[in-house]
Amino acid sequence: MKATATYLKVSGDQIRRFQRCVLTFYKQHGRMLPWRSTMDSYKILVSEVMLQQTQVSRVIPYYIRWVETWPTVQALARASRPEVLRAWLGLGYNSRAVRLQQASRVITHDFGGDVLAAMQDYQKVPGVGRYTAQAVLIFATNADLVTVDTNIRRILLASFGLPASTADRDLWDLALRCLPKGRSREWHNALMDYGALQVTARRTNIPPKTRQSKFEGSSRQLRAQVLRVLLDAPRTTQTLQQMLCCDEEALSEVLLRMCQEGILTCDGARFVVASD
DNA sequence: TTCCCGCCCT
DNA sequence: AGGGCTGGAA
Repeated sequence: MKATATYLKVSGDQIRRFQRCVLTFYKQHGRMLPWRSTMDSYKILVSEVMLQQTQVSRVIPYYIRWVETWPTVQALARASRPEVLRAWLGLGYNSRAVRLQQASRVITHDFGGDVLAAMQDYQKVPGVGRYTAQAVLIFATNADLVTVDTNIRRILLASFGLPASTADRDLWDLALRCLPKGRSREWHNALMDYGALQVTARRTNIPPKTRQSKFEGSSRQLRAQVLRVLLDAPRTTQTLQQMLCCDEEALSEVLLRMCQEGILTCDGARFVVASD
């Protein structure tokens, strides 16, 4: 017998009311999104990685282009890293692109191309955490599983009047109690729309667990500029500094970190986008 | 200013 | 457990 988590005072009646509310909203306001019309687990994985910390509206054109360019996990595994980074340019968090491609290679070579098997063993897959693995399994197979992202967390806290300090374990348990069995795909799509369009962070005043630092003048801004320049041609540190008019020390740190993340390599004196 | 369907490394 | 990571929109 497993240890049970702290019991949350949520009744069966409250849960049924909540389900009706979410599903009714979905019937009236549900969005038709490109990755919702496929059961291809590879394409769903692409969408989930793109959607990590990135708005739906920005992901849509990138997703469509991506699955046209690389329609299968094997095709992505054969792509070059500069190609992949170019296709990702502007979407943000560029190391996600590197990890998604590494993931495609792990899935192709270690899991025989079986995305779902890889999701069940997600710790071996770069860029895929618990949230993403569960989401892919849910949307591809409609299995009776749950997943809790910042969106679903906010919905549960707001709908049941729970404190922001509620433990993850309790939220996942509650999410499972709320799941209408046999309708996991529809349910999770409904939750996403309910959270994005109705129970927003701004309206509920429930902040996400992790906040981000300012972008303007940050090293993130510098990283983006560096990547754009180096996708065009290899450059030395000195040239980069002149082109970008940036602080030399900040540039050095950014270059080092981008090399560690596998985005760049140092080709003697010049930095290049890593070839693989 | 704050948030957006998190994950990785230290 | 805590900070870093993209860029745009509200």
